[in-house]
Amino acid sequence: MYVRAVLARPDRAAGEGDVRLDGALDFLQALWALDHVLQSASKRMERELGLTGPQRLVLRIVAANPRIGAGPLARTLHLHPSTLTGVLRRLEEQRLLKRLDDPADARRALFTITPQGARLVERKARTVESAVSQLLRTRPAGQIATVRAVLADLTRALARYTPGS
Amino acid sequence: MYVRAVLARPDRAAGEGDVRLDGALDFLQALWALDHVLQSASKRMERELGLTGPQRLVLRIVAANPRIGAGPLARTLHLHPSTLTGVLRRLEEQRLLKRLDDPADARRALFTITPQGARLVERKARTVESAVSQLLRTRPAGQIATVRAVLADLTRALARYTPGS
DNA sequence: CATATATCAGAATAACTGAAATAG
DNA sequence: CCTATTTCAGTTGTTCTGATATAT
Repeated sequence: MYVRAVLARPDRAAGEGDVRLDGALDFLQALWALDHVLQSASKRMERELGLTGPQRLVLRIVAANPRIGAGPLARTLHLHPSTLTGVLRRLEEQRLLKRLDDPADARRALFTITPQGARLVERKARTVESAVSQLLRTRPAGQIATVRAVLADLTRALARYTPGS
Repeated sequence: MYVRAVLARPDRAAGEGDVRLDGALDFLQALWALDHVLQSASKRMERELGLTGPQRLVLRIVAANPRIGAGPLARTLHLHPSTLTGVLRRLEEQRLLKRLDDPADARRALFTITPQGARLVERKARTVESAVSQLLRTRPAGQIATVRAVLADLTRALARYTPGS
């Protein structure tokens, strides 16, 4: 790939102990590229389905966990509670989620999916999900497991540098 | 992981041909989690180094390719030219990049890194890059290559659904 | 005149920080 | 009174679309 060639050109003399740097940079570029297409696909999905990737994921989790609270949801997604507020507000405005009161603790907000939300989440054509699903079928399970594990490691490693954790 | 357990609960009856859906969803959640920590780490880096992840990557590419044009840069990163405009403006405002005129074609804008930019890009402590670099060292090269390949496949697959391509 | 290059205008989500409101 | 939960206010970067200047 072009990017690989670009990044492989040394921008300074090779020093001691940084031989693998080019590999790391190449990997890094691949990560940002994936990040970028994820966000672009999310934006496209928003235009076509009226729902971004993160919003869709929240919807799925709520669908699978009726009456889940905002707190547990934030922790599940490793989001700052104030970030989730906006996401939930947008989903509520679109009548995809419904907010309930927790009878046991009035501070808490509970959420369930609406019929419209459920309908939307059932649609799988041309979603990020469908692309992932297709790809997974082209690779042996062992490889997928490896990728999954490395991704998780990387996420954990970066999470240590991150505010939310 | 908690998320895995959450997503594994079927939210509808298992139908024909979608047995692997839970796996795809789990994988998808891992992808979004990685996306999220990448952005969070990018935001933290912005506070600490005054530079986001994409900005840093642009800086590195310019460092390795003096007098690169905005167009080739955009194509390398698969960004819309108008997206890059903002990134370049911010880097220029911080005096990390310098804009040059192309003597051969006055429409083109060429960029080189400044000494300050070069200095900043040399700093590797607590960057996303350093985390990746460290992780790569803990895994056999074969695994890394597999991950790299799957990531590239996935990026390509999603790019087909994306505006910029 | 048509094409290529790049910027500008406008709009949206996501993400944070820090503060505030409410309830336990 | 202190803590927990959630929202609100304010800010920023990234990203797109569509339009616009400018040069080839």
